[in-house]
Amino acid sequence: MHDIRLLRDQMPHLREAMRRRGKLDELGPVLDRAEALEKERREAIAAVEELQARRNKVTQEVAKLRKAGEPADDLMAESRAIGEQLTDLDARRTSVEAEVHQLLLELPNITLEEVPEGGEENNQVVRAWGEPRAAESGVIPHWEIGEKLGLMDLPRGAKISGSGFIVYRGAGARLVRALMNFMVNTHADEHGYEELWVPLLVNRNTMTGTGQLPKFEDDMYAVPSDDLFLIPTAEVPITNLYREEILEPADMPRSFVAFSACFRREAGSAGKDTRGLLRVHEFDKVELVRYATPENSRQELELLTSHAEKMLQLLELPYRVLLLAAGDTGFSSAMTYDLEVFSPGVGKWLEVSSCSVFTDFQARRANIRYRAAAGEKPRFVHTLNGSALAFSRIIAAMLEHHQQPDGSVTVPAALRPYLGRDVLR
RNA sequence: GGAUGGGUGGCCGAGUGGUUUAAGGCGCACGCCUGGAAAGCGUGUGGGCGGGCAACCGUCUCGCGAGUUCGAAUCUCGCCCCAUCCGCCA
Repeated sequence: MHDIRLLRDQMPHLREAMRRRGKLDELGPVLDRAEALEKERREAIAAVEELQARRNKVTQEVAKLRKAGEPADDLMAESRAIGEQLTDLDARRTSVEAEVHQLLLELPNITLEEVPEGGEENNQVVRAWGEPRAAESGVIPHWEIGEKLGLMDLPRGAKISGSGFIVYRGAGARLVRALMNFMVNTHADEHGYEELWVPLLVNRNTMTGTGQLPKFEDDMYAVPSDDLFLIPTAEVPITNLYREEILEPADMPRSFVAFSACFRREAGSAGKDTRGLLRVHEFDKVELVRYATPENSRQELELLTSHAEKMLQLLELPYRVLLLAAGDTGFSSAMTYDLEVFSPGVGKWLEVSSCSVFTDFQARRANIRYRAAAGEKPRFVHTLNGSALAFSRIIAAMLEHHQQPDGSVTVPAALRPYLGRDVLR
Protein backbone atom coordinates (compact mmCIF):
# COMPACT_ATOMS: atom_id res chain seq x y z
CA MET A 1 0.00 0.00 0.00
CA HIS A 2 1.23 3.46 -0.86
CA ASP A 3 1.55 6.46 1.42
CA ILE A 4 -1.58 8.51 0.85
CA ARG A 5 0.62 11.61 0.73
CA LEU A 6 1.94 10.52 -2.66
CA LEU A 7 -1.46 11.50 -4.02
CA ARG A 8 -0.69 15.08 -3.04
CA ASP A 9 2.83 15.66 -4.24
CA GLN A 10 3.96 12.67 -6.32
CA MET A 11 1.26 12.30 -8.95
CA PRO A 12 3.62 12.45 -11.96
CA HIS A 13 5.88 9.91 -10.31
CA LEU A 14 2.97 7.56 -9.62
CA ARG A 15 1.68 7.96 -13.15
CA GLU A 16 5.10 7.17 -14.58
CA ALA A 17 5.35 4.09 -12.35
CA MET A 18 2.05 2.75 -13.66
CA ARG A 19 3.16 3.42 -17.22
CA ARG A 20 6.36 1.43 -16.72
CA ARG A 21 4.29 -1.51 -15.56
CA GLY A 22 2.09 -1.13 -18.63
CA LYS A 23 -0.88 -0.34 -16.41
CA LEU A 24 -1.49 3.32 -17.14
CA ASP A 25 -4.64 2.77 -19.20
CA GLU A 26 -6.13 0.67 -16.43
CA LEU A 27 -4.90 2.62 -13.41
CA GLY A 28 -4.68 6.19 -14.68
CA PRO A 29 -8.38 6.80 -13.96
CA VAL A 30 -7.95 5.23 -10.52
CA LEU A 31 -5.14 7.68 -9.81
CA ASP A 32 -7.22 10.64 -10.89
CA ARG A 33 -10.16 9.61 -8.77
CA ALA A 34 -7.90 8.99 -5.77
CA GLU A 35 -6.25 12.39 -6.14
CA ALA A 36 -9.61 14.17 -6.09
CA LEU A 37 -10.81 12.14 -3.11
CA GLU A 38 -7.66 12.87 -1.16
CA LYS A 39 -8.30 16.59 -1.53
CA GLU A 40 -11.85 16.09 -0.36
CA ARG A 41 -10.66 13.98 2.53
CA ARG A 42 -8.42 16.73 3.88
CA GLU A 43 -11.16 19.31 3.62
CA ALA A 44 -13.53 17.03 5.51
CA ILE A 45 -10.96 16.42 8.23
CA ALA A 46 -10.37 20.15 8.67
CA ALA A 47 -14.10 20.80 8.98
CA VAL A 48 -14.69 17.96 11.43
CA GLU A 49 -11.80 18.95 13.66
CA GLU A 50 -12.87 22.56 13.75
CA LEU A 51 -16.27 21.49 15.04
CA GLN A 52 -14.75 19.12 17.56
CA ALA A 53 -12.52 21.88 18.89
CA ARG A 54 -15.53 24.14 19.29
CA ARG A 55 -17.51 21.46 21.09
CA ASN A 56 -14.65 20.69 23.46
CA LYS A 57 -14.55 24.35 24.48
CA VAL A 58 -18.31 24.51 24.96
CA THR A 59 -18.57 21.40 27.12
CA GLN A 60 -15.75 22.65 29.30
CA GLU A 61 -17.69 25.87 29.78
CA VAL A 62 -20.75 23.84 30.71
CA ALA A 63 -18.78 22.00 33.35
CA LYS A 64 -17.57 25.28 34.87
CA LEU A 65 -21.01 26.87 34.94
CA ARG A 66 -22.68 23.84 36.50
CA LYS A 67 -20.00 23.63 39.14
CA ALA A 68 -20.73 27.24 39.98
CA GLY A 69 -24.41 26.42 40.09
CA GLU A 70 -25.26 28.63 37.14
CA PRO A 71 -27.52 27.71 34.22
CA ALA A 72 -25.88 26.50 30.99
CA ASP A 73 -28.88 25.75 28.81
CA ASP A 74 -27.71 27.87 25.86
CA LEU A 75 -24.32 26.20 25.72
CA MET A 76 -25.85 22.76 26.05
CA ALA A 77 -28.11 23.52 23.12
CA GLU A 78 -25.17 24.73 21.07
CA SER A 79 -23.21 21.61 21.85
CA ARG A 80 -26.14 19.46 20.82
CA ALA A 81 -26.39 21.33 17.53
CA ILE A 82 -22.67 20.85 16.90
CA GLY A 83 -23.09 17.16 17.62
CA GLU A 84 -25.73 16.86 14.91
CA GLN A 85 -23.55 18.60 12.35
CA LEU A 86 -20.66 16.39 13.34
CA THR A 87 -22.62 13.22 12.76
CA ASP A 88 -23.20 14.18 9.13
CA LEU A 89 -19.74 15.53 8.42
CA ASP A 90 -18.03 12.62 10.08
CA ALA A 91 -20.02 10.13 8.05
CA ARG A 92 -18.92 11.97 4.91
CA ARG A 93 -15.30 11.86 6.03
CA THR A 94 -15.49 8.16 6.84
CA SER A 95 -16.90 7.26 3.44
CA VAL A 96 -14.35 9.37 1.56
CA GLU A 97 -11.56 7.85 3.57
CA ALA A 98 -12.82 4.34 2.92
CA GLU A 99 -13.04 4.96 -0.81
CA VAL A 100 -9.59 6.48 -1.15
CA HIS A 101 -8.21 3.59 0.91
CA GLN A 102 -9.84 1.08 -1.44
CA LEU A 103 -8.32 2.82 -4.44
CA LEU A 104 -4.88 2.87 -2.84
CA LEU A 105 -5.07 -0.88 -2.41
CA GLU A 106 -5.43 -1.28 -6.18
CA LEU A 107 -2.16 0.48 -6.98
CA PRO A 108 0.94 -1.71 -7.31
CA ASN A 109 4.30 -0.72 -5.87
CA ILE A 110 6.61 1.67 -7.69
CA THR A 111 9.48 -0.27 -9.21
CA LEU A 112 13.04 0.91 -8.73
CA GLU A 113 14.62 2.96 -11.51
CA GLU A 114 16.94 0.20 -12.67
CA VAL A 115 14.02 -2.15 -13.32
CA PRO A 116 13.42 -2.34 -17.09
CA GLU A 117 10.00 -1.12 -18.15
CA GLY A 118 7.49 -3.20 -20.05
CA GLY A 119 6.38 -6.80 -19.83
CA GLU A 120 7.88 -10.25 -19.53
CA GLU A 121 9.67 -9.92 -22.87
CA ASN A 122 11.92 -7.29 -21.29
CA ASN A 123 13.13 -9.51 -18.45
CA GLN A 124 16.94 -9.47 -18.39
CA VAL A 125 19.28 -12.35 -17.70
CA VAL A 126 21.79 -10.64 -15.43
CA ARG A 127 24.06 -13.61 -14.85
CA ALA A 128 24.24 -17.37 -15.15
CA TRP A 129 26.10 -20.06 -13.27
CA GLY A 130 27.12 -23.51 -14.50
CA GLU A 131 26.44 -25.31 -17.73
CA PRO A 132 22.82 -26.40 -18.24
CA ARG A 133 22.46 -29.94 -19.46
CA ALA A 134 21.06 -30.19 -22.95
CA ALA A 135 17.41 -31.10 -23.33
CA GLU A 136 18.18 -33.66 -26.00
CA SER A 137 20.63 -35.62 -23.83
CA GLY A 138 18.22 -38.50 -23.34
CA VAL A 139 17.38 -37.56 -19.78
CA ILE A 140 14.39 -39.33 -18.31
CA PRO A 141 11.87 -36.78 -16.94
CA HIS A 142 11.77 -36.48 -13.17
CA TRP A 143 8.32 -38.00 -12.70
CA GLU A 144 9.44 -41.17 -14.47
CA ILE A 145 12.82 -41.49 -12.83
CA GLY A 146 11.30 -40.59 -9.46
CA GLU A 147 8.78 -43.39 -9.65
CA LYS A 148 11.32 -45.82 -11.07
CA LEU A 149 13.68 -45.20 -8.15
CA GLY A 150 10.80 -45.43 -5.70
CA LEU A 151 11.30 -41.87 -4.45
CA MET A 152 7.76 -40.68 -4.97
CA ASP A 153 4.31 -42.11 -5.48
CA LEU A 154 2.12 -39.80 -7.51
CA PRO A 155 -0.90 -42.09 -8.02
CA ARG A 156 -1.26 -42.73 -4.29
CA GLY A 157 -0.76 -39.06 -3.53
CA ALA A 158 -3.68 -38.40 -5.83
CA LYS A 159 -5.71 -41.16 -4.18
CA ILE A 160 -5.33 -39.93 -0.63
CA SER A 161 -5.53 -36.18 -1.33
CA GLY A 162 -5.96 -35.39 -5.00
CA SER A 163 -3.85 -34.50 -7.97
CA GLY A 164 -1.08 -32.13 -7.05
CA PHE A 165 -0.31 -33.85 -3.76
CA ILE A 166 2.85 -35.89 -3.54
CA VAL A 167 3.78 -38.88 -1.44
CA TYR A 168 7.54 -39.18 -1.09
CA ARG A 169 8.84 -42.61 -0.17
CA GLY A 170 12.04 -44.13 1.11
CA ALA A 171 15.07 -42.18 -0.01
CA GLY A 172 12.72 -39.62 -1.55
CA ALA A 173 11.16 -38.88 1.84
CA ARG A 174 14.61 -38.73 3.36
CA LEU A 175 15.67 -36.35 0.59
CA VAL A 176 12.98 -33.89 1.65
CA ARG A 177 14.22 -34.02 5.24
CA ALA A 178 17.80 -33.68 4.08
CA LEU A 179 17.03 -30.62 1.98
CA MET A 180 15.25 -29.02 4.89
CA ASN A 181 18.16 -29.48 7.27
CA PHE A 182 20.76 -28.61 4.68
CA MET A 183 19.13 -25.32 3.69
CA VAL A 184 18.00 -24.15 7.12
CA ASN A 185 21.35 -25.00 8.69
CA THR A 186 23.30 -23.20 6.01
CA HIS A 187 21.23 -20.02 6.26
CA ALA A 188 21.21 -20.06 10.05
CA ASP A 189 24.85 -21.00 10.60
CA GLU A 190 26.60 -19.35 7.68
CA HIS A 191 24.33 -16.54 6.55
CA GLY A 192 23.28 -15.36 10.02
CA TYR A 193 19.50 -15.85 9.82
CA GLU A 194 17.43 -16.47 12.92
CA GLU A 195 15.74 -19.82 12.59
CA LEU A 196 11.96 -19.98 13.03
CA TRP A 197 9.40 -22.74 13.06
CA VAL A 198 6.03 -21.22 12.34
CA PRO A 199 2.34 -22.20 12.35
CA LEU A 200 0.94 -23.36 9.03
CA LEU A 201 -2.54 -22.18 9.95
CA VAL A 202 -2.96 -18.47 10.45
CA ASN A 203 -5.87 -16.19 11.19
CA ARG A 204 -7.62 -13.67 9.00
CA ASN A 205 -5.71 -10.65 10.34
CA THR A 206 -2.43 -12.27 9.44
CA MET A 207 -3.56 -13.11 5.92
CA THR A 208 -4.71 -9.53 5.50
CA GLY A 209 -1.43 -8.12 6.78
CA THR A 210 0.54 -9.58 3.90
CA GLY A 211 -2.15 -8.89 1.33
CA GLN A 212 -3.47 -12.39 0.54
CA LEU A 213 -6.81 -11.16 1.84
CA PRO A 214 -9.27 -9.83 1.01
CA LYS A 215 -8.47 -10.09 -2.70
CA PHE A 216 -7.21 -13.66 -3.04
CA GLU A 217 -9.41 -15.57 -0.63
CA ASP A 218 -10.32 -18.03 -3.38
CA ASP A 219 -6.66 -18.99 -3.84
CA MET A 220 -6.29 -20.02 -0.20
CA TYR A 221 -7.10 -23.28 1.50
CA ALA A 222 -9.30 -22.38 4.43
CA VAL A 223 -10.72 -23.87 7.60
CA PRO A 224 -14.01 -21.97 7.75
CA SER A 225 -15.16 -23.36 11.09
CA ASP A 226 -12.25 -21.60 12.79
CA ASP A 227 -11.69 -18.83 10.25
CA LEU A 228 -8.13 -20.03 9.71
CA PHE A 229 -6.12 -20.33 6.51
CA LEU A 230 -3.31 -22.60 5.36
CA ILE A 231 -0.30 -20.48 4.48
CA PRO A 232 0.74 -20.21 0.81
CA THR A 233 4.28 -19.38 1.95
CA ALA A 234 6.14 -18.92 5.23
CA GLU A 235 6.45 -15.28 4.25
CA VAL A 236 2.97 -14.83 5.71
CA PRO A 237 3.64 -15.83 9.33
CA ILE A 238 7.18 -14.44 9.30
CA THR A 239 6.35 -11.00 7.96
CA ASN A 240 3.44 -10.81 10.40
CA LEU A 241 5.69 -11.59 13.38
CA TYR A 242 6.19 -7.89 14.02
CA ARG A 243 2.90 -6.64 12.62
CA GLU A 244 1.66 -3.54 14.49
CA GLU A 245 4.99 -3.19 16.29
CA ILE A 246 7.78 -0.67 16.48
CA LEU A 247 11.25 -2.19 16.51
CA GLU A 248 13.88 -0.47 18.61
CA PRO A 249 17.30 0.38 17.18
CA ALA A 250 18.87 -2.74 18.72
CA ASP A 251 16.31 -4.93 16.91
CA MET A 252 17.40 -3.84 13.42
CA PRO A 253 18.13 -5.24 10.96
CA ARG A 254 16.50 -8.65 11.31
CA SER A 255 16.64 -11.74 9.19
CA PHE A 256 14.69 -14.96 9.47
CA VAL A 257 14.76 -18.37 7.88
CA ALA A 258 11.98 -20.92 8.18
CA PHE A 259 11.03 -24.20 6.61
CA SER A 260 7.35 -24.73 5.94
CA ALA A 261 4.87 -26.57 3.85
CA CYS A 262 3.05 -24.24 1.46
CA PHE A 263 -0.52 -24.65 0.27
CA ARG A 264 -1.89 -23.22 -2.95
CA ARG A 265 -5.20 -23.90 -4.61
CA GLU A 266 -4.25 -22.12 -7.84
CA ALA A 267 -7.76 -22.75 -9.02
CA GLY A 268 -7.27 -21.77 -12.65
CA SER A 269 -3.95 -23.45 -13.22
CA ALA A 270 -5.04 -26.66 -14.92
CA GLY A 271 -3.13 -27.30 -18.13
CA LYS A 272 0.50 -26.28 -18.41
CA ASP A 273 3.23 -27.45 -16.08
CA THR A 274 0.91 -29.80 -14.26
CA ARG A 275 3.04 -32.86 -14.86
CA GLY A 276 5.00 -34.32 -11.97
CA LEU A 277 6.39 -31.93 -9.39
CA LEU A 278 6.27 -28.68 -11.29
CA ARG A 279 2.98 -27.29 -10.08
CA VAL A 280 1.44 -28.81 -6.99
CA HIS A 281 -1.04 -27.80 -4.31
CA GLU A 282 1.27 -28.57 -1.42
CA PHE A 283 5.02 -28.20 -1.47
CA ASP A 284 7.88 -27.57 0.89
CA LYS A 285 10.04 -24.51 0.95
CA VAL A 286 12.72 -22.75 2.93
CA GLU A 287 11.95 -19.05 3.06
CA LEU A 288 14.16 -16.06 3.86
CA VAL A 289 12.75 -12.79 5.18
CA ARG A 290 14.69 -9.64 6.04
CA TYR A 291 13.66 -6.39 7.71
CA ALA A 292 15.98 -3.68 6.44
CA THR A 293 16.30 0.07 6.63
CA PRO A 294 15.47 2.20 3.58
CA GLU A 295 19.16 2.99 3.24
CA ASN A 296 20.19 -0.66 3.00
CA SER A 297 17.29 -2.44 1.41
CA ARG A 298 18.53 -2.26 -2.17
CA GLN A 299 21.85 -3.77 -1.16
CA GLU A 300 20.14 -6.37 0.97
CA LEU A 301 18.33 -7.63 -2.11
CA GLU A 302 21.73 -8.57 -3.56
CA LEU A 303 22.67 -10.24 -0.29
CA LEU A 304 19.42 -12.19 -0.05
CA THR A 305 19.66 -13.27 -3.67
CA SER A 306 23.25 -14.42 -3.18
CA HIS A 307 22.09 -16.59 -0.26
CA ALA A 308 19.50 -18.26 -2.46
CA GLU A 309 22.05 -18.70 -5.23
CA LYS A 310 24.43 -20.33 -2.79
CA MET A 311 21.96 -23.18 -2.33
CA LEU A 312 21.89 -23.86 -6.06
CA GLN A 313 25.67 -23.77 -6.25
CA LEU A 314 26.00 -26.22 -3.37
CA LEU A 315 23.42 -28.46 -5.02
CA GLU A 316 25.46 -28.15 -8.25
CA LEU A 317 22.47 -27.05 -10.29
CA PRO A 318 23.18 -24.62 -13.14
CA TYR A 319 20.93 -21.59 -13.00
CA ARG A 320 20.35 -18.14 -14.36
CA VAL A 321 19.29 -14.95 -12.61
CA LEU A 322 16.52 -12.90 -14.17
CA LEU A 323 15.82 -9.28 -13.37
CA LEU A 324 12.09 -9.02 -13.95
CA ALA A 325 10.74 -6.15 -16.02
CA ALA A 326 8.27 -3.81 -14.31
CA GLY A 327 5.22 -5.44 -15.87
CA ASP A 328 6.29 -8.89 -14.69
CA THR A 329 7.23 -7.75 -11.19
CA GLY A 330 4.78 -8.77 -8.50
CA PHE A 331 2.17 -6.33 -7.24
CA SER A 332 3.93 -5.50 -3.96
CA SER A 333 7.49 -5.77 -5.18
CA ALA A 334 9.77 -2.90 -6.18
CA MET A 335 12.38 -5.17 -7.73
CA THR A 336 12.55 -8.92 -8.19
CA TYR A 337 15.17 -11.43 -9.23
CA ASP A 338 13.94 -14.85 -10.29
CA LEU A 339 16.31 -17.79 -10.09
CA GLU A 340 15.68 -20.40 -12.75
CA VAL A 341 17.06 -23.89 -13.08
CA PHE A 342 17.02 -25.67 -16.41
CA SER A 343 15.02 -28.87 -16.56
CA PRO A 344 16.50 -31.04 -19.34
CA GLY A 345 13.64 -33.51 -18.91
CA VAL A 346 11.01 -30.90 -19.65
CA GLY A 347 13.21 -28.64 -21.75
CA LYS A 348 12.29 -25.56 -19.79
CA TRP A 349 13.66 -23.16 -17.22
CA LEU A 350 11.99 -23.67 -13.84
CA GLU A 351 11.51 -20.87 -11.38
CA VAL A 352 12.90 -22.10 -8.07
CA SER A 353 13.23 -18.82 -6.26
CA SER A 354 11.91 -15.30 -6.40
CA CYS A 355 13.79 -12.69 -4.38
CA SER A 356 12.14 -9.32 -3.89
CA VAL A 357 12.50 -6.04 -2.11
CA PHE A 358 9.15 -4.52 -1.23
CA THR A 359 10.45 -1.15 -0.01
CA ASP A 360 7.92 0.08 2.58
CA PHE A 361 4.91 -1.18 0.60
CA GLN A 362 4.32 -4.33 2.68
CA ALA A 363 5.39 -2.75 5.96
CA ARG A 364 2.86 0.05 5.62
CA ARG A 365 0.06 -2.43 5.15
CA ALA A 366 1.22 -4.62 8.03
CA ASN A 367 2.29 -1.56 10.06
CA ILE A 368 5.82 -2.70 10.88
CA ARG A 369 8.02 0.19 11.94
CA TYR A 370 11.40 0.83 13.49
CA ARG A 371 13.23 3.61 15.21
CA ALA A 372 16.58 4.53 13.70
CA ALA A 373 17.75 5.89 17.06
CA ALA A 374 16.25 6.27 20.54
CA GLY A 375 13.72 9.07 20.63
CA GLU A 376 13.35 9.36 16.87
CA LYS A 377 10.10 9.13 14.99
CA PRO A 378 9.28 5.61 13.84
CA ARG A 379 9.64 4.81 10.15
CA PHE A 380 8.37 1.88 8.14
CA VAL A 381 10.88 -0.91 7.68
CA HIS A 382 11.73 -2.19 4.24
CA THR A 383 10.90 -5.87 3.84
CA LEU A 384 12.54 -8.43 1.58
CA ASN A 385 11.91 -12.06 1.02
CA GLY A 386 12.95 -14.91 -1.18
CA SER A 387 12.63 -18.64 -1.42
CA ALA A 388 15.83 -20.52 -0.76
CA LEU A 389 14.54 -22.74 -2.09
CA ALA A 390 11.29 -24.40 -3.19
CA PHE A 391 11.79 -28.14 -2.85
CA SER A 392 9.61 -29.81 -5.44
CA ARG A 393 11.20 -28.12 -8.43
CA ILE A 394 14.66 -28.54 -6.93
CA ILE A 395 14.02 -32.25 -6.55
CA ALA A 396 12.80 -32.37 -10.15
CA ALA A 397 15.92 -30.57 -11.32
CA MET A 398 18.25 -32.78 -9.31
CA LEU A 399 16.65 -35.98 -10.59
CA GLU A 400 17.18 -34.80 -14.15
CA HIS A 401 20.43 -32.88 -13.98
CA HIS A 402 22.35 -35.34 -11.80
CA GLN A 403 20.96 -38.34 -13.64
CA GLN A 404 23.54 -40.90 -14.83
CA PRO A 405 23.31 -43.01 -17.99
CA ASP A 406 22.44 -46.07 -15.89
CA GLY A 407 19.42 -44.30 -14.45
CA SER A 408 20.96 -43.60 -11.06
CA VAL A 409 21.17 -40.10 -9.64
CA THR A 410 24.29 -38.78 -7.94
CA VAL A 411 23.86 -36.76 -4.79
CA PRO A 412 25.69 -33.43 -4.64
CA ALA A 413 28.54 -33.45 -2.12
CA ALA A 414 27.01 -30.81 0.13
CA LEU A 415 23.88 -32.89 0.61
CA ARG A 416 25.54 -36.23 1.30
CA PRO A 417 26.06 -35.75 5.05
CA TYR A 418 22.36 -34.92 5.38
CA LEU A 419 21.08 -37.70 3.15
CA GLY A 420 23.58 -40.34 4.24
CA ARG A 421 24.23 -41.64 0.75
CA ASP A 422 26.13 -40.66 -2.38
CA VAL A 423 23.80 -41.96 -5.03
CA LEU A 424 20.14 -42.77 -5.50
CA ARG A 425 19.53 -46.00 -7.37
C1' G B 1 -16.88 -27.33 24.08
C1' G B 2 -17.95 -25.61 29.67
C1' A B 3 -16.67 -22.16 33.80
C1' U B 4 -14.26 -17.97 35.82
C1' G B 5 -11.25 -13.77 35.56
C1' G B 6 -9.17 -9.96 32.63
C1' G B 7 -7.80 -6.21 28.40
C1' U B 8 -5.61 1.60 30.58
C1' G B 9 0.78 4.78 27.73
C1' G B 10 7.60 0.86 26.61
C1' C B 11 6.30 -1.85 31.51
C1' C B 12 3.58 -1.91 36.40
C1' G B 13 -0.67 0.37 38.11
C1' A B 14 -4.78 4.17 39.89
C1' G B 15 -9.15 5.79 37.99
C1' U B 16 -17.59 4.19 38.09
C1' G B 17 -20.01 10.98 34.17
C1' G B 18 -16.87 17.23 33.96
C1' U B 19 -9.61 20.82 37.42
C1' U B 20 -7.89 13.28 34.02
C1' U B 21 -5.54 18.46 28.87
C1' A B 22 -4.97 9.85 31.79
C1' A B 23 -2.64 10.20 39.02
C1' G B 24 1.63 7.59 40.81
C1' G B 25 5.75 4.37 40.07
C1' C B 26 9.44 1.74 36.99
C1' G B 27 12.25 2.23 32.68
C1' C B 28 14.45 5.66 29.23
C1' A B 29 16.68 10.67 27.72
C1' C B 30 18.82 15.20 29.15
C1' G B 31 20.49 18.45 33.04
C1' C B 32 22.19 19.57 38.17
C1' C B 33 25.23 17.47 41.88
C1' U B 34 30.36 14.54 41.81
C1' G B 35 37.38 13.85 41.01
C1' G B 36 34.39 9.93 38.53
C1' A B 37 30.14 7.00 39.48
C1' A B 38 25.92 5.41 42.36
C1' A B 39 22.23 7.68 45.12
C1' G B 40 19.55 12.16 45.22
C1' C B 41 17.19 16.35 42.81
C1' G B 42 15.03 18.68 38.36
C1' U B 43 13.01 18.53 33.41
C1' G B 44 11.19 15.70 29.57
C1' U B 45 9.41 11.23 27.72
C1' G B 46 3.31 6.96 23.15
C1' G B 47 1.04 6.66 18.34
C1' G B 48 -2.17 8.30 14.08
C1' C B 49 -4.19 12.33 11.34
C1' G B 50 -4.77 17.71 9.80
C1' G B 51 -2.52 22.66 9.53
C1' G B 52 2.44 25.27 9.65
C1' C B 53 9.17 26.66 6.76
C1' A B 54 9.48 25.97 11.87
C1' A B 55 8.61 26.59 16.98
C1' C B 56 3.99 25.05 17.60
C1' C B 57 -1.40 24.52 17.27
C1' G B 58 -5.74 21.41 16.64
C1' U B 59 -7.91 16.59 16.69
C1' C B 60 -8.38 11.38 17.54
C1' U B 61 -6.60 7.28 20.48
C1' C B 62 -7.84 3.73 27.63
C1' G B 63 -9.09 -4.14 23.09
C1' C B 64 -12.86 -3.11 18.62
C1' G B 65 -17.72 -1.22 17.10
C1' A B 66 -22.42 0.98 18.08
C1' G B 67 -25.53 3.59 21.66
C1' U B 68 -27.05 7.00 25.96
C1' U B 69 -25.41 12.23 27.24
C1' C B 70 -24.26 19.09 26.53
C1' G B 71 -19.93 15.92 27.86
C1' A B 72 -17.76 8.74 28.24
C1' A B 73 -11.54 5.34 30.18
C1' U B 74 -15.98 5.62 33.41
C1' C B 75 -22.98 3.93 31.90
C1' U B 76 -25.70 0.31 28.07
C1' C B 77 -25.48 -3.34 24.02
C1' G B 78 -22.73 -6.35 20.52
C1' C B 79 -18.03 -8.33 19.08
C1' C B 80 -12.73 -9.64 19.43
C1' C B 81 -8.59 -11.18 22.11
C1' C B 82 -5.83 -13.08 26.42
C1' A B 83 -5.17 -15.97 31.01
C1' U B 84 -6.54 -19.89 34.43
C1' C B 85 -9.33 -24.34 35.58
C1' C B 86 -12.37 -28.49 33.71
C1' G B 87 -13.50 -31.76 29.46
C1' C B 88 -11.44 -33.86 24.92
C1' C B 89 -6.83 -34.83 22.58
C1' A B 90 -1.04 -35.92 19.53
